[in-house]
Amino acid sequence: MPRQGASAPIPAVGQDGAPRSRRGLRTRATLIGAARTVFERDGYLDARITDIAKEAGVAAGSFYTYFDGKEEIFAALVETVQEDMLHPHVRERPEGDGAAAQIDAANREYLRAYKRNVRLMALFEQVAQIDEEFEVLRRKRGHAFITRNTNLIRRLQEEGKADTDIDPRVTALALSTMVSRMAYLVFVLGERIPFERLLENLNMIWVNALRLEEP
Amino acid sequence: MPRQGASAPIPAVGQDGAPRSRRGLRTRATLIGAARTVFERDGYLDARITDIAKEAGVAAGSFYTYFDGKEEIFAALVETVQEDMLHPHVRERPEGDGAAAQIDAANREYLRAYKRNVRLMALFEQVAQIDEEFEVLRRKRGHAFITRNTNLIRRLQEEGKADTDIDPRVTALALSTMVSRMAYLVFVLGERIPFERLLENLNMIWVNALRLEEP
Amino acid sequence: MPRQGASAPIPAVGQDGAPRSRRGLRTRATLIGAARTVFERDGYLDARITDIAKEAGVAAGSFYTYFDGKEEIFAALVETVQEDMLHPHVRERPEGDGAAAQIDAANREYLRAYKRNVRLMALFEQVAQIDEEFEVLRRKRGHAFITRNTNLIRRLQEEGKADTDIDPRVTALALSTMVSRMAYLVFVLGERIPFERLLENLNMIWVNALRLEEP
Amino acid sequence: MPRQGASAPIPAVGQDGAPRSRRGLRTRATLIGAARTVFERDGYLDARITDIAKEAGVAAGSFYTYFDGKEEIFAALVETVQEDMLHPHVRERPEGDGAAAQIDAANREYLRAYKRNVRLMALFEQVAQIDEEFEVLRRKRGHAFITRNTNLIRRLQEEGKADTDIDPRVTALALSTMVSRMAYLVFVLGERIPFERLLENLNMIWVNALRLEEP
DNA sequence: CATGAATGAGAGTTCATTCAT
DNA sequence: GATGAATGAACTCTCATTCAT
Repeated sequence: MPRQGASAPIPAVGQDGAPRSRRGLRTRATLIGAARTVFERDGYLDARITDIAKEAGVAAGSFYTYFDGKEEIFAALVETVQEDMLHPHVRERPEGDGAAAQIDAANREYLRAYKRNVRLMALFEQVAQIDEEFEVLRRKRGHAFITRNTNLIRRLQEEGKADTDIDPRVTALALSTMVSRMAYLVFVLGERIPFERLLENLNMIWVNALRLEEP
Repeated sequence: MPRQGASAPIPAVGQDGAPRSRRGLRTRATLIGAARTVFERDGYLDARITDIAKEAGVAAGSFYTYFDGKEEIFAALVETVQEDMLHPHVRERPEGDGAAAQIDAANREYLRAYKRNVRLMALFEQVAQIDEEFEVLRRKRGHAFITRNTNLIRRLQEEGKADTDIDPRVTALALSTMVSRMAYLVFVLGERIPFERLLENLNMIWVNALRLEEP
Repeated sequence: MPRQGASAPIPAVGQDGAPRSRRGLRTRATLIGAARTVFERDGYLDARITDIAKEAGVAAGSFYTYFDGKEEIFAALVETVQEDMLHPHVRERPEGDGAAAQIDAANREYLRAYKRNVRLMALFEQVAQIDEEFEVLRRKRGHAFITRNTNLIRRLQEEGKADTDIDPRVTALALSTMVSRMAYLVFVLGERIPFERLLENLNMIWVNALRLEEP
Repeated sequence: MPRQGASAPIPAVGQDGAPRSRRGLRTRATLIGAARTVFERDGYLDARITDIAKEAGVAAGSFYTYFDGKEEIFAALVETVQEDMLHPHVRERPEGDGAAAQIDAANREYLRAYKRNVRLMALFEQVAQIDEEFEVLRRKRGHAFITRNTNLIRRLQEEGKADTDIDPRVTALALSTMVSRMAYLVFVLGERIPFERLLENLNMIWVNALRLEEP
């Protein structure tokens, strides 16, 4: 579903709505796939529209039938992958389990998802740094995660399991930021820490930071 | 033999070493200053050599008397600022004080220094993301900091003040990363957390994470 | 992996192969024609890409749709002219005629072709001197000619018409070189020798050098 | 002895006359030596004034105290080497010997001198091709040689030793050109012909071309 | 819808030459 | 005379974007 009611003054054809024909739909999808390949390979900055078109096997001009430029196709790419990245597969959150188990589950899923999509995550980090618009997007996405964690802390405090001296929002932000940045360090930049060791340490920091009562 | 293939890349004047005259020294410094202004104003990507030269009040060509391009002058800029950033002014670290006080001092200094140089720090983050060479540089600089913190944790463990179950290196890395990234979030991206609140929360996470014995 | 080092040199469109459309074909040809005009007028060194494009009536950038630079378009120019220069119109070589007649025919054709394309030949000489790549090319082309002459001499020796003390290869090379260089002296540098006198003298040197039996 | 009464409108200081001081004389000579090194190494086109100055160990600006530019210093360089190149060491020409011996002596000396100064000769060829002024110079120098050979042929004809059907001037020019160009092919371009074989063949062509009576 | 040639503004660089010190 | 920093005119080349076919 393309974005609607965007702010662009005179939306290009491709922005206007979905392509009408089946062929158009296919071309658009092909372009997004090609964009992912090229972006992951060359980085956002070095990726040329020309190359994306070439990778997709269409003429350079055809690109503009569907997108207005690099930003637009990148946004479209983000959209197609968001599902997997935004909602990590934490469906079966062990509600009944202890707090530590919940934290482990959340961190484990986050790290796994990150690792599964390293190239993409690296790309997102890069683009967020380069294009303000995507920085905003990234933070919005992140805040869903933060809010969830803030609420988790609040609940634990209410249940008397976590230290009530703690500021739930700031702490949730700091600890989440820590996890996310460590994922970047390890999976993208190659800091040599084995997955399980990393996870254990992050979990322990969370548990200790919240001063969870040991059972 | 008539002519040779392209002759060996002849190192530009600016590569060889420092300028020979006082005037040259001054111009070089002026250029670095101008570069800082332009970089901070336009960002690394949009900064044009031309603008740096103009800002410095020299001819475009003069830039190349001292630097080979954007990367080079940026590297030079980093070097001139390193002093302030690399050695935070924590010389008078209260050795005798408790661990919590030491942590507070370190974090406070880090955050202060970061805040003092926000624009520059934002710039560094950006360039590290764009140019691999600077990512490497950044990590090298960072590791000095990490090592110091790793040793701090080890010492506290030996003194029986910190939990010995903790992995000093990974924990130091995670906690330091957290502080540094929070500084970025708050000072660069504008996440609204007052300085003291931020500091307190980070300190508390450190203290708790290490399970420091409360006196 | 975030970004990669400078991506592999992506072959320019013009390198890949011929233009895909008829229009492109025409433009490419126009550019080569313009290049010839400009090269012949300004010499290889002073010819600017800009001028070639202007002469062709296309935008400067369009040049790069077809060629990577001066060298490339010059190579293309050489190719289009080779036909005329490489195979002098001596098809109807009088096989049955005497050796002297054959030599005369060959030299006459060579000199004629040279004269017909003086400007171009001058250009080739110049470029061969400037760009090693073309020197190699020139020699390759020349060797076809030399080989033919070497074989001619061998045949004459076998038929008992030419002195067998003669080294066919070196002699063919020396005499061919002489003809070619004299053409340069006379037609390009303007050494004042009438065509027929030049031809007669060169012929006589060939005939004498091979000690051809006079019938 | 610098050139006098040249046509330059406002001769630079260095062109005006010889440097006054001993130091100036030395610097000038050093520059010419450096120019030779750089020209031979990089070719005329790629040689930069800057590099010549650097090679000479003087400041870039000092170059202009003595020369007006590349052409000027090249001219000066030519002048300093002319002696060796212009008058090959054919002093002891065997006057009494037979014509064949004289030809051998002349060719041998020419080839030897050429080989001794390959780099320089290659340079001269290149510059003659690039700069019209030097082409003129080269031809002037060459004509001395041609004239001598023309006279040699005339003498032999008068003595009844050489064929009188031959045009002395054109033949002398053609044969001399042949020798000179073969030297270029073999010594500069690396055509693989051993010195003695080359010489013998050239001699034989001369002898046959003139139809010298065998003794 | 697709094609791909054409456009053209603009950045980076080089280096011969000048000139204040 | 010597120095070497400063100058600035040229030129090359790139690539997003348009548009006629």
